[in-house]
Parts: sequence; C-alpha cells; structure tokens
Amino acid sequence: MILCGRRCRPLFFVTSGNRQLVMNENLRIVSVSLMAPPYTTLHYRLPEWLPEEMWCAGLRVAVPLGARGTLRAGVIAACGCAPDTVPQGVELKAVLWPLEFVPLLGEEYLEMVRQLAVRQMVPPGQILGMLLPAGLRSAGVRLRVRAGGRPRTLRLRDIAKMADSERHVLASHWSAGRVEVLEPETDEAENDICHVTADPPWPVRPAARRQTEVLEYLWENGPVSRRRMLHDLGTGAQTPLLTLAERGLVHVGPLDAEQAEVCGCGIDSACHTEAFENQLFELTDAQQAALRACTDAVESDSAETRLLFGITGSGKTAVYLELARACLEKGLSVMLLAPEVALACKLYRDVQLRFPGLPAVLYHGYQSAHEREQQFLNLAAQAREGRPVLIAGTRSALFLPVASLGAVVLDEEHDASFKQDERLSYQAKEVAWFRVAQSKGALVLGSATPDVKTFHAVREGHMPGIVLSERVGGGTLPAVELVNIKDNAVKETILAPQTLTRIKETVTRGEQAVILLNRRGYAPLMYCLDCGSVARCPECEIGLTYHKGRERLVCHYCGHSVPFPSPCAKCRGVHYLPMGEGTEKLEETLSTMLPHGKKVLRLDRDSTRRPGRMEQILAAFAREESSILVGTQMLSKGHHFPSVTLAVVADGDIGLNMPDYRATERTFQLLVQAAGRAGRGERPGSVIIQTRDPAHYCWDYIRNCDYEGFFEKELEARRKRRYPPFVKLALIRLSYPMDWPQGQDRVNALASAVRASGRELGVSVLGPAPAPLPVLRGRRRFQCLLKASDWKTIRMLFHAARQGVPASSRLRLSLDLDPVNML
DNA sequence: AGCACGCCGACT
DNA sequence: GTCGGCGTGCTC
Repeated sequence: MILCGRRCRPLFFVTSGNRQLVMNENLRIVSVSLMAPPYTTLHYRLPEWLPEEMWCAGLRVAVPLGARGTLRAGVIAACGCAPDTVPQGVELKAVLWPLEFVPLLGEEYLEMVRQLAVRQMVPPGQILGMLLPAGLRSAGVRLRVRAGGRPRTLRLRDIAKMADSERHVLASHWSAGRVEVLEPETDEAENDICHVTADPPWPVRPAARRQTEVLEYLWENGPVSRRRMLHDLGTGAQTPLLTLAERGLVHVGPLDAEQAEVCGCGIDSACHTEAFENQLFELTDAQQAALRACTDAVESDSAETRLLFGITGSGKTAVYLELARACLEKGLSVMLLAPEVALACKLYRDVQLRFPGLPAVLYHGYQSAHEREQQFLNLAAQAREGRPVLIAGTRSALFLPVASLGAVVLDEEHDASFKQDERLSYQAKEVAWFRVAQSKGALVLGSATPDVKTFHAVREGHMPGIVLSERVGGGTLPAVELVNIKDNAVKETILAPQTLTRIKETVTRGEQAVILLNRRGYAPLMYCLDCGSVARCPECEIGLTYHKGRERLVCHYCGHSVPFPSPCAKCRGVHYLPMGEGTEKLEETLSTMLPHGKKVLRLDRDSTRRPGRMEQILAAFAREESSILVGTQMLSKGHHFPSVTLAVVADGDIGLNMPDYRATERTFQLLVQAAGRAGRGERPGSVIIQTRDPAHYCWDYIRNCDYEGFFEKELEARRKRRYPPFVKLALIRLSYPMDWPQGQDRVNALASAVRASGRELGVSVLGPAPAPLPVLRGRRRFQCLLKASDWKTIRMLFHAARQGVPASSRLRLSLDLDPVNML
C-alpha cells in the first residue's frame, strides 16, 4: 500500500504508458472514514474532475452513500489503496468534493485516531465523530464561487447533480482559489439551547403531564439542544416546550455571550484566585528544582514522565506556568489540563496574569459548537505551520491538533474524571502519554494525593517523582479531629452535638464553614408507614431519594422520578417516613439552628443545574453573604475562601464500604482535599471528620496528611488481594432487557465460554455476578471481573466473547478496562 | 442515521 | 385482494 505524505504528490511516476496507467489506477483509490453513521471506512475512486495531487490522508471530503447517494463527510484515511483491498463485487463510487483546501488533520493526529479506534474497538470514523466539533464533520457546507459575474453559492448536493463538464469548470475555479467553503447552515434545532429558568416546584397544572415531563427532563439533563431534547422525548414535546418558553419557565434559544461566559468562566470573579502576585514571581528552591526536572524531561530525546507530588498550596501551578513558558520559548506546544471546567479556567487566568500576551487558548466542553469549531480550525492551522501554542483546558483538550508537543501537564492526576466521559471512555493519562510519545515530550502529573498506581511507578523507578513538601508562604496544615457518630443521640441530623457547637462558634466569630455531605436531595430513603416498604425505582430497583423543593422522588442512577406525595406503589398508602439526610435537609436543619442572621448556602448538582448558578453561589459565599456552605464533593475542589476556618466532613464513611478496590484510596484523596479547604487564609483552620469507625487505619494518615504512609498500607492490601498495580483489571459488563425470558440462559452460556477461554489465556475470571446495581434502566445487569497480566490478553478474551454473541441478540456486553467505578 | 427489503393487520 | 406497519440489514 502506498501512503501519501502530507503534501501529497504521487510518490513516483512510471514513464512507460501501460504501467503508468496501472499505477495510477491504484493511486486513484482512497479509503474514507465516515464521520457520521454508519461510521465505516469505505473505498472510493478519486474523481477525474479534480487534480490527483490534491488528495491526501487527513483531508476532509464529501462522499456519496447508498442507492440515493446521500452525502456524508469523511476523512481520507489512506491514499493509493491496492485494488485487492476492495471487497469483491462492489462498484466504487467517486469522492464528490473536498471540504477544504489543505488537510485538517496531520499524520500524527490520524495515528492517534487509529490507536483510539483499536483500543475502543470501534471504527476510526466513530472516533473522529467524537473528536471533531459538529461543524467540521458535516457535509452540509456550501461553496461560494467568485468567478465571472456575481458570486454564486451552491450546495454540495447540487454538484452531485451536475454534468461532468460543469464540474470541470467548478474544479478549475477551485484550483484557482476562486471558491470559498462556507460553514454549514446552522441547524436551528441544534443551536437552540433549552434550559429551565427557575428552581422547582414549578407553577404547572398537575394535568399538564407533558409540560412536567419537559421540565423534569431539562432539570435532569441540564442545558441541552432542542434537537437532543426532541430526540429523547419525541417530537410531541415541541408544543409543551413552546408553551413553557412563552410562560418564561424555560429558555429556548442560543446562549447569549453573557450566559456562555457565566457557564464557564464566571468562576474567576467568584473565587479569589490564589495570590500569585506575591508568590509566583520568585520560585522557591524546591520549585526551581521541580521546574528543572520537568524541563530536563522536555529536552531529553525520549518521551518521559514526571510526578509532581506536592501538597495543596505548595506552588505546583507556578511550576506548570514556568514550564509552559520554557516550552514555548523552545518552540514547543504545551497543554495544561485540569479535571474540571472551573479549574481549567483558573489555570487559563493564571497564565494570562503571569504571561500576558502569550499565545494561550482556553478549551472546554461548555463552549458553543461554533466556538469550538473555530478553535479547532485555528489550532489545526497553527499545527500545520508548526507554531507552538499553549492550551489550558479540561481533558477533552487532549484531542486538539497541535504541533510538536513539548509537555502535557495533568493537574490533579488522581482525579477519576480524567477517565470518564459520556461519549468516549478513555484514560486521559494514556492518551496524554501517547501524544507526548509522538513528539518525545514530557508528561507531567501533578497531585497532592497521587493515584496509587502512579506512586507505585515512582517507587519502582519507572518515573522520577519530584516532591514539593512545603506550603509556599508557610501556611500551616489544618488540625484534623475525628468525631464518633456511631451512637449519635440527636436523630434529626447526622451532625453530632459537638460538631454543631463548633459550627456555631465558628460562625459567631464571623468566620465561615464548609460542610461536605456526599448525598444530595432531602432524604435518601422513603419508608412507607403503612406497608413498611421503601420507595424504589421501577427501572433500577434502587431506593428513591426525596427531593423536597422539587416535590418528587428521584432515582439518582437513571433520573426517573415520580411526583410526591403520591400513593405507595405497593399499598396505596400515603404516609411516609423520610429516612437519612441529604444536603437539602442538612441545609434546612442548619438554617434553623444558626444564630440569628447567619445564612446557609448549598452547592450540589441540584442547586447548580441552571446555567451560572454555581458561580452565583460561590460568589455569594466568597462575598460572605452566608456563613455556611453545605455541599457534595463539588465543593472540595480547588475553591479558595480565605474566611473558611472550619471544614466538616459529615459522613467520612461513605466510600469506605463501596464495592471498589479503590474506595479507600478515593476516600483518602477526597478527605485530604476537603481538609485543604480550611485555613487557607490568615487564620488557622480545623477539620472535623465524622465517622462510625474511628479505628479505621486511614484516619491517622489523613490526620497527619501522610500520603506515603497511607500508600504503603494500601499497596500492601492490594498486593495481598491481587489488585492493581499488581494485575491488570477489567470488567465485562453484561445486560439484557428485563422482559427477555432467555436472558439468564444467554448470560450463563456466555459466562462459561468466557471462563473457558480465561483458563486457556491465563486470565482469572470472577463471576458473572449481579452488578452492584442489579437492575438499571430496565435492564438486568451482570459483570465479570477479569484479572490478567496484560491488557492484550484481556482484549483477546473480550473479542472472543463478543464473537460468540449474534448481532441480533438482545444481550449487550461492553468492556471496561481498569474500571473507575464498579457500579 | 437513512433507506431499502420483507412479512402480517385494517381498509377500498 | 391491496396499503402500510416498522423489524433486520446494508451502505464502497
């Protein structure tokens, strides 16, 4: 096979007539990865109406598909395919027209796409469909031709209908630069973003079921395009949506600039960014050493990894920024990536503050489609010209095109959200490593509580670790205190009396407190006093959580909800006992207990559903409009409030008993991070952790902020129980619809096949056991845990298992390598 | 995703 | 007898 290079000229000419013809025939077949369904990679002839040398891998093209020749956008995967790679008996269609003059994607980018495709076991087109912004994978573009008299605009499908001679004329205009590719017509349904404008309960008649359905859907799914909503809810939702829009309960339309701003970066004005003015300009010796270690990694002629292990406030960001500058000065690109939009924005702002005028770009998922498209195009152009850029963003920025990547920095590398994404499940660390490996750059992992696997790699000598052990500016670590709540006398709240006292003292002094409770809603369990049953989700069999403000019982796994009050599903009774306590109730309880005039704010997924709400809440708390902020783990990340002197972890045990080998590790990380919220200002802070198990080994390490001690203990436990980093772990998830009678038999049959090939390949197979959530969204779920010495064997096993399931089967199986949550 | 082809209920 | 429902299957 002959692959054309970037500037694709035919690789060779053969002068003798006949042979040249044969060669040209070969060169005139390309394979195209479709970026829209069916996402396959298909072969096409190159058309005679455009010059041969313009086609090359990475070029986006429009191709006809199917009997009616409807157009799809695709990317040329390879040029000059041998005719024998084309399946027999298919008549090749011709590529219709290119979508651009120069290829959007370079060879390195295509290689990344191929790798991802292999790893996810999906066609490359599907990967492209996920990585490129919508406008760049649409065949709906128009061409503006400036030739002769007045310019005309034509759609690509008009070209499909043209006579050959006409196409040749157009082609000559194209080659002479008289044609411009216009952006695809913006799809109104795609551009209209719908979101709820008021918190529940909403003033809607109970009889208006469709309106309630729309509101609940939007509440559950956040701002979504009208297209997606109608797709999910059916076109029947159109009328109720318009009614709601008219009544002002729902906003429909493009997000205006102000809202878009607040959606992503309003956080800047809400939180004080750390005082870089004082700290950053002079690096401490430790920071200098860390910086040197990182720049060495950039300069070496192989790709290298560094762990930057530093407690909160030890000045990691300053090192990142100096590293970024060093890279740019050498003409290399840099990516600074954070696990959350707000943190990414903060990094970006830090860059702007520190190095005004540097070519920096902010990229995250909350930007408009058009914005992302422009960014992608811009970066691709810079990459083609080899100009270095600095990208600050969330992990989705990993997939932007850049030239000569000097370094990728993953801040908070232990964060689980570096693994998961709704559309694409990937390990940011692995993709980042792949990208720096391509350019022999450096991967810098930063964390105060590194992933156990990462730290193990350091200990084993696979990567150098750099320690920043002192807080810049000499702030002290907060004192950590355990409160036993096993025999809590006060039943109304999970907060023990002494905790309450401490909270009251704090707010009376005019200081602030944050309270972490990792359960949203009002009450996680609703107990029917008439029949003694607990309200459960009909789809998931999981307990429904009472949301008081919303007047509904909600399933936290699938989002299904029922109005409350409504009769018990079992006995039609109407008397319930709410049990347990979520953030909503804690907020309510606390506000009745505080001294007069002291207020409570709440930060969780429910209070921040409307665009901009999170920033408003954080800003109000930063302005000290309230004394207490109650919230889920959302509030443990990176925010900096100088007046907070007390952090309370209301239930330190959540997570310790989860069915996940990483539960302890994650509890440790979360709690250390939460502890970092207190005492970041002038006044010393303290932390209270409430627990039913004060003897658990992890508390001592948390109290002393002793990561390494914790690491040793945890590693020993994993060695004993054969968990990563000592083995590779994967989960095969199986599910079938509950109404499928043969389901159980099929699962059993598949399971014995998997166990058999497991024995053959040396993979230990556990299960299948019912998943921790045995029923979800109407499907019964099982999982098989696989332990092997390498990933390849696991993939082989999964491939074999999937071969054994007919395509028509209602049994679904998916492979999760190194599962982040085992639920 | 579209759009074909292909087998079973309420109509001229 | 036909029109039409949407259940599988393919697209170079």
